[in-house]
Amino acid sequence: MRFSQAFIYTLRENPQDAEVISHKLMARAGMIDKLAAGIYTYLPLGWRSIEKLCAIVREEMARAGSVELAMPCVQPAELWQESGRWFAYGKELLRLKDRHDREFCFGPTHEEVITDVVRRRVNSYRQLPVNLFQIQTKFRDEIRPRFGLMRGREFLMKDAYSFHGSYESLDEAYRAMEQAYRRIFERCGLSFTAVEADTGNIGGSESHEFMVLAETGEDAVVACTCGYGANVEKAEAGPLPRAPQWPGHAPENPQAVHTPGLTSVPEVAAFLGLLPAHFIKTMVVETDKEFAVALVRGDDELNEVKLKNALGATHLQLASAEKVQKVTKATVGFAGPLGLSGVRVVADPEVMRLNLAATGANRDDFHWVGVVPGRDFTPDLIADIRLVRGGDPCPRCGKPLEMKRGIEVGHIFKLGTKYSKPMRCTYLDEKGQEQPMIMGCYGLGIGRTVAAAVEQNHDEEGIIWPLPLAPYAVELLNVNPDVPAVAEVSERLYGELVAAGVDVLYDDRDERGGVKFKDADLIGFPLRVVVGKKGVEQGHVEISLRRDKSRRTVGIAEASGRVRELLAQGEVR
RNA sequence: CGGGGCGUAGCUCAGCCUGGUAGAGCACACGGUUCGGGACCGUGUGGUCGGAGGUUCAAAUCCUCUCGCCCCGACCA
Repeated sequence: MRFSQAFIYTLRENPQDAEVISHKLMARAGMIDKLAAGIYTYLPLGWRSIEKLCAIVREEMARAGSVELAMPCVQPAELWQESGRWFAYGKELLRLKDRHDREFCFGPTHEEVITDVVRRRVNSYRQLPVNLFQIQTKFRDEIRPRFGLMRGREFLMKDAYSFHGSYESLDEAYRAMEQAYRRIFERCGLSFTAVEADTGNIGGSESHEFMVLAETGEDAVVACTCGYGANVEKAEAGPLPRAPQWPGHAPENPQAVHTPGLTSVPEVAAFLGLLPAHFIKTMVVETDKEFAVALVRGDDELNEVKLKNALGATHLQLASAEKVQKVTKATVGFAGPLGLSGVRVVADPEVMRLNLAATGANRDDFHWVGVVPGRDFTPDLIADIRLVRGGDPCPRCGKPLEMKRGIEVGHIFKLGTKYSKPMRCTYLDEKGQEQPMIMGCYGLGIGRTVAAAVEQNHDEEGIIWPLPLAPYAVELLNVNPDVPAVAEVSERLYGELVAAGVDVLYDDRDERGGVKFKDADLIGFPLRVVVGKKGVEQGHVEISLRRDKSRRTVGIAEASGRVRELLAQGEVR
């Protein structure tokens, strides 16, 4: 392809709305163009990288035994009502009506459709397992899209779904998908980690996320040298040290103390000469079905996802000040578990391990001290609802956990019968018994993976594409288009490279050398062939690598062969 | 949805506080000089200042409403 024909428009400055590096660079390199919040055009250059990733994904999915199909974007409401998600999915589901006032949605994911496809064809254990995938545009009406392709509302996703007659069969497919994902991200040259994850509103019993490690990642993960890794939402800690001894002599019974205007644990702790770890932090939350009260130790933070799961809720948020007042009869900051009625109280195990504690008195400007969990109050539920911190002991080996940030590029789930049961996707087993199929689903963010690759591979000049994702592997750069000899060598070399099947972009523009070099660095072609006046006079051209900036001079006649060698030898990454 | 901020030329921004002729750089067109790391000089094209209403002799500027976008939180591939 010739640059002059390729519809490439680079930007000299960062677009005003770009925040993260991948967004800035992809916009400047002329790869993406924003149409509306979270909705992007993939310009020709960006689309080439997307397509390269798609090709890798297709190869690896095929290797893992998955078969490609394409499902509709627009889906009838009935299917979603059958699965129960029409109501559960909430506002992220973009709902539409057709001219007959029939309800549809733009698919944010395709469990319902694929389940419908399979249930209408598969009736026997003999037809199982089935594994299907597609690469397709999804729409999720995210509350806050941001960071370019990292969190769009409209985005490309590879989604695969598997159907099984046994959990052993599901395990097998799950492992095959995990391997496929590992191969995909390895082939893209990404540094990633697979961690245990919460299943969110997709549902199911077990799931893993694939995280590309990056400072700008939106997710926090914990990792241990022993191999344990988990999203913080899911992460557990091993046995924790107990709270330090209660200072001074212990009160026999809870005593109310006056704590005027002190509403935060650190403030009250300092005022009473106690440590935050001696406190029971009490938070009122509101779920889709009830108000509830969560208790964690004063130096811990609440993990809302764990609490949501413990309560069996689909949505959860901290209650507003007025609602806190209603539940506790006190202003925010003085809530405690003693004497509460009409709400479920969930306590973290660390709270129950406190010998003595201090906590809010549900009365303005008062706290209790000398509270004994289990004696002075009894929670309705004891569950791990604590947010793991860096340095906590690993639940497997006890070594300190490390906290990292990552970009979630893939997520695989064991769904079990979450969709097959309500949607009656069943088969007859060997004994002629009707059974719901056991399902798995496997998502991979295409655009997000490409953006993650940019996050991990760039410098001050621009993108440094890993070879497999580069829009073009090679740029042929004609420094002096107005010098006939240089133009002639460039054209000839371009012809040779094209004939040899090299993925090359030829910068034939009538621009100064500097402009071309800047653009080449910004876009980040892994390999560059520079044809200039001096070189041509001496019978050679220059080949350089974007990643390490190394240059080598080769004879004009050998250039095309040398390029092919470099690409084939894996010297370019 | 809560909190903060921004909408002025294709892009990045100044002007707004203190109302009175709409600006710069880049890009684009033409001419000239330049030509291996985003050249220089000259000339030129391009704007209903996001939209609606109001105040005023006069509004990009002040007020009200509205739409869009960005950042921080809840959601997620």
